[in-house]
Amino acid sequence: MTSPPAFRRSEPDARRADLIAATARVLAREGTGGASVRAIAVEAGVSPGLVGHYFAGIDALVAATYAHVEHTVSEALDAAVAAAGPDPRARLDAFVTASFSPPIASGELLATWTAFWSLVRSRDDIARQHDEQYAAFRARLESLLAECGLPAPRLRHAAIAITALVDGLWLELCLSPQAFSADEAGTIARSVLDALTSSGR
Amino acid sequence: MTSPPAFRRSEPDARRADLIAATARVLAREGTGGASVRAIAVEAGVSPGLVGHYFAGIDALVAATYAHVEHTVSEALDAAVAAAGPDPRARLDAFVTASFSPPIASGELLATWTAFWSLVRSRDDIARQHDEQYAAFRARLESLLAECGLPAPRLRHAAIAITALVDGLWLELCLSPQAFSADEAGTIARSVLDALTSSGR
DNA sequence: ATGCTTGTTGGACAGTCGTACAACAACTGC
DNA sequence: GCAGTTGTTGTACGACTGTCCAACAAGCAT
Repeated sequence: MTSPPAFRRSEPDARRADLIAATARVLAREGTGGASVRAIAVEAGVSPGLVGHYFAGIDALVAATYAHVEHTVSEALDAAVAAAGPDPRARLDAFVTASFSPPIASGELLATWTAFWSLVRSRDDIARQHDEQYAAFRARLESLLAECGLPAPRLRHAAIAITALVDGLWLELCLSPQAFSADEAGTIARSVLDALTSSGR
Repeated sequence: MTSPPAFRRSEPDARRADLIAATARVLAREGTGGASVRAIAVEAGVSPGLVGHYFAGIDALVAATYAHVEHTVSEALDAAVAAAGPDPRARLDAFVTASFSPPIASGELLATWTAFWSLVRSRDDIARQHDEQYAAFRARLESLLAECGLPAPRLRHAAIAITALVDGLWLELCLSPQAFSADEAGTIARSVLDALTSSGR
């Protein structure tokens, strides 16, 4: 008489990914305050103790979740750019437009971001992670702007400006969706893009 | 033999202000996670139970602190605009420049903002507070833009754009101060301002 | 001086938190 | 089939959380 297995073993990477996905779901559903080790373990269908086996602590798990979500966002942006075809300006437009569409612009992602931001000031390693991911984001934007013929000396400031603009619009879109629509956000961003890519100095 | 008073009574408004100031200090020093009722009470030199006497809960205290900090920021911006003199464009420049200078652009304020943002999605009353304060911010910017001669139909989108840009720059300036300087942020914001106020459509 | 109002105290309360760890069992290689 | 490895469990632990409330005392009115 053999009873069914009480649990399944997973490959370390798969289990780690499960825990990260569960954390993202809990953050989306319960918000920053509800993302406890126990809640995440329940969400992942796993014992609470397992979290400590894969991550140094809850902060590390949140940081890993942020990295994963950031990666997902990156891929969505890359896909949008690739789908836009070869025209440089169309690619740039696709990049900013995608930032205001699902799955990127969703209130559910916001909790992951705020949870991560809360850790930046108190933990050096997480501050470094933020710096790297943000620099990568700006670098990708710089190359898109360069394709559009923006002169090299202006690339840095233009990329910082567009990044800030997109972030600010995205944030407000998540915080109060009724203030303006995703379409408006896209229109606004593209008009600033027009102004930056056409005007001199 | 009379012993000195064990505590002083305060006017309700003064005590409330004390608690809010203490909350702001704790948020700045310890971050979002360290802002507990007890930590705030110790910071204010007061018994933990008193917090419940003045605020419905810790969330209400955080919301009140955000409102207060926002008010301080508002006054700093108004002062900068007033000091800029009568020229409309100089006033607009002063507005954005002040956003990247102390006391507004300081990493210490960030924790107050993230703590508040964390509550927006889960609490309707706090979401409403955010909407109102954000709308007020945009309205002030709209009037500054109108003074600069921006045609009325473009006011709304321009104000949203500048608000988002300033917010994005401010946020990144607080999160990783070494990515770019406050001066650069000002330069960037003013150049976008140039582009928006000069170019057509 | 006495009483009254009420701001204030300090601790009790029931939870929840993150972490650590011994025991267990699923899988791998034999 | 058996042993060894290790992913996994469940719980215990101490510290902390927010909220509540009876007792106290500061200051005002009388």
